[in-house]
Amino acid sequence: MKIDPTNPADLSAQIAKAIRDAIISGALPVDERLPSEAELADQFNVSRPTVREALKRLAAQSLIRTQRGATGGAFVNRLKFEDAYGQQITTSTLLLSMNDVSFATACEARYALERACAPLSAQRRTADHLATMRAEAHRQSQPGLTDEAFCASDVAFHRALVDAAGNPVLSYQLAGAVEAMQPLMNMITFTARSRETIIALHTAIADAIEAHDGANADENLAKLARYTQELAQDVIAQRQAARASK
Amino acid sequence: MKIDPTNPADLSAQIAKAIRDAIISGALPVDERLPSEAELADQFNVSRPTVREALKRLAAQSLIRTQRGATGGAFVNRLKFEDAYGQQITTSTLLLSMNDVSFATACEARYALERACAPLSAQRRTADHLATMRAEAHRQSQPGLTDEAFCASDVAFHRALVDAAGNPVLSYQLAGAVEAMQPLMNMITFTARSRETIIALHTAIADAIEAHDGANADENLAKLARYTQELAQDVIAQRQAARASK
DNA sequence: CAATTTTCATTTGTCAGACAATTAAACGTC
DNA sequence: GACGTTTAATTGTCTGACAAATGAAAATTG
Repeated sequence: MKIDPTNPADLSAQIAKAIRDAIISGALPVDERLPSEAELADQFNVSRPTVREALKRLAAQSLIRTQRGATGGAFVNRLKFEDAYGQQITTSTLLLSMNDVSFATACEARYALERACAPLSAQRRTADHLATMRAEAHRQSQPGLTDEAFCASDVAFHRALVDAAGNPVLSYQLAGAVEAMQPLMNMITFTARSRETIIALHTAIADAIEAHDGANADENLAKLARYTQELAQDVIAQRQAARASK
Repeated sequence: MKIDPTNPADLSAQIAKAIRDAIISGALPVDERLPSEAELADQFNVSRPTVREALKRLAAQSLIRTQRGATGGAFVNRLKFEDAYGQQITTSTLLLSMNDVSFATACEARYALERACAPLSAQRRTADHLATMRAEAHRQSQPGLTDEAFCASDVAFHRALVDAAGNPVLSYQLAGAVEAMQPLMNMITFTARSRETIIALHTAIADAIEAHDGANADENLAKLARYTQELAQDVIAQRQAARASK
């Protein structure tokens, strides 16, 4: 692990990169203790605050964890799927909001990925996953449910569908897509009319998954995708009309 | 933006969270300049090093950029897809290597996601994307190509396939899955025999994409997925046999 | 007056040294 | 041997300082 001492700027970034590379390459295995901040400062020939800034960068990516005390220090962290979810959701949310990604594009991506899971989910679903999907579909039909609660339930339904595929890598990838889209989805579920149709499709999907019928599940997901897109178009058209009349 | 002063530990994490939430909520728009480090230190009632550690955490996630000088400071960064790629690849790579994700699981996820793109790619592919796919398929058939170069070309081929869908959200999601799997894929492409079959399937996929035939592309992707899984199983079996004979 | 150079104030990047808080191990004491 | 005490190591934070970069204002020059 070496840094370029000729460039006295961004030292903490260079140090962070050196340690990150060592972790990715496997030179620093999981739960390995890094040298203390003072030792790192000596090794890299920088001050302790600079080392600390580098370590904080790595901590922000959940690559290390720190512990105080006599046997404390910085340890290479086993990156868990749950840790990665949060970052994935944050990043996806900001990507969508900062890059003028259209609802159509985001929606298309989401349903394309979700349909990729459908055959696997139909094949491998457990009673547990199915029960979750049923429970969420039932909750969605409760009158008086707020839009936020409906959307949260919608996310839970689709996550159960994805988790039923029994592939953590797929679950991780889709978590970002589904959760990041929730704010965008909020705007199209505010009428009782659209809720009815969505719930009907959710029920049809759950039926297909229960029957291990991947093709049927895929078909109903496609219908849901189409219906969602249409609703969004209507909402956008209405808003433009309202703006024009002002 | 408030922090909890009663807990004098993890101050930098609290400050980072406060600023991150403000960015995600939109309270701090893109290109907005944050207060100077000294001002932030005053506002949060902490020292400048603590503020700096918080800012470095945000910089590690590409949420802010910093600039020195009179009109410098920390600015809310527009998160670009290309910035997010790197983090996505790092995270995915570590998730796979640190969680004993089997080759089968990773491979299944990758091809499931890629097949989700196939219909869109067949429909929307430009001459450019097709040319890239053809060029990479041709490169793969060159004799004397190293394993690393073959795999790099393989990744380039599949990225072109995904990019042809014309959906940046899909491209972003898949970039992580495809690139993170490259180290795992490396081990199964070292025989001329397997290369031939892979190249034949790549060519078939390119043909299908050229003909706007999504179903055909999907079918050949499925074949490629199956063949890859079989190769991996053989390699693993051979290794176990070699270990047993020692 | 216009153009150029110089100066200067602001801000980040880095450093040195210090103290507080935490934690586990070493040490006594009963 | 069990239980409290001390101690050393380590991170978390603070203070104060200086260097480097950078744009704006001031001074200089044609």
